[in-house]
Amino acid sequence: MQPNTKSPKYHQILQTARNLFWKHGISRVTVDEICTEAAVSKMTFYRMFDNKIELAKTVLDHLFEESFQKYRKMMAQDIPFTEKIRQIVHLKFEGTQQISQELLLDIYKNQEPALKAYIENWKQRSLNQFLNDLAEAQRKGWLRKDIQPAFVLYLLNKMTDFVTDEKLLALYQTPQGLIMEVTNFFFYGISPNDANS
Amino acid sequence: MQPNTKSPKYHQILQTARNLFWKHGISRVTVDEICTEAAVSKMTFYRMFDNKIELAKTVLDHLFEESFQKYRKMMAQDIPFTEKIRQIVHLKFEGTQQISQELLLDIYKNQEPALKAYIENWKQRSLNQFLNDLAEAQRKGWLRKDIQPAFVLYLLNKMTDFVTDEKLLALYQTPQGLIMEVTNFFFYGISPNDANS
DNA sequence: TACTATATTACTAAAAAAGTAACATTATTA
DNA sequence: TAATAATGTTACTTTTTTAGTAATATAGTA
Repeated sequence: MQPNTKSPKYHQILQTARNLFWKHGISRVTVDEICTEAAVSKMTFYRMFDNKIELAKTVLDHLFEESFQKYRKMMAQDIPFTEKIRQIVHLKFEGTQQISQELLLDIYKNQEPALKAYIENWKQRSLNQFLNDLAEAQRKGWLRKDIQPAFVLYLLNKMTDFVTDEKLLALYQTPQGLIMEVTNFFFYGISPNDANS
Repeated sequence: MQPNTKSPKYHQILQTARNLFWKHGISRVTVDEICTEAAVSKMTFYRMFDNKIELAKTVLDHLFEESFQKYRKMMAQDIPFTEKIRQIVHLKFEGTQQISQELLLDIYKNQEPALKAYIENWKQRSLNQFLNDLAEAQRKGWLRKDIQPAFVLYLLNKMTDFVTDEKLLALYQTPQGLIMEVTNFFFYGISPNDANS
């Protein structure tokens, strides 16, 4: 099925579905609801998408593609590596990145193995991208040669979790303060350092 | 039906339902889901509540009762009337008050006239309370004698909407700034004033 | 032990959601 | 304008989900 992706109706549906899925996950949202909100008849829907799952895949595609682009663009900037990491942590804090918690939970809770596999696939892809970027950074001398990129990845994931921790946030005046602290720790550990470049 | 409100299960159900309703409204949430999350069997559920709607009423009861108490407590404080208004506006901004947008929307969208009437009822009650408080304040000379309490109420509702307006918020460094501005405007209009007590 | 609260299983009935066919309407464009 | 494509309407059928119940089992407790 390859509908006319230029049709305005097509975009209305995608946009509406995206909003609803974002808020409630996929299973709680009905095709009828999407159609009504998008001001589109059910027949139009079924002419453009096989079913809700296929629609969801398309929506996720867009979501992922977008955040992937964003990431690449960010990494391509001519700014210090530390700053890039700060931005990654910041994205995580904003919750801007990729996909809402609600949506992710729903996909994992409610079976639908197709979607799970789909997500895993994307995860793998962005993970590889990131690992490459890390290796590259290592080559350029931006991080210790004696640390494994995969370990860095693991650490970064943990760190980004810190940043959404309520209790931790409370210790700082602004989220930015915490983000800086985390980023600094990430780079320099807790040792007093002579040169922080 | 008057279940054993002391039973831990009863509270688990209420708590779980409250969270789920808050996030998704009532219609999107199923009894099964509530039971599973609350780690309670369906039979236990139906021994305690007639059905989802009755549960919802109980949840709303608690929600409203709480926010009503909060309001009364706030009004009972020995602080200037201006400060009380500021707090009301602030509550609105925080979204702490009463009931989530999601939940309210759901109740009004999906028929179920029982719930609508129920909400209207509560609205009426808190409205009356507020009108009384206003009349009282007027008697005490805290606001112009020549203004109608009902008009003040109408204004206040409009004002609290301002405070959640994105574009307006952007003009201020902090939400508090906007809240203060709105409150001040509420009390003093735009005229330059000699004494702002 | 007897009582109470709760869980389990396995249903049925009712409601909601998915999905489709046939035909009508509106736009678009050759 | 005639033809074509896109979309809407209605009115279904089928499938899936949810609600709700009955009967029986189990665990804790007075």
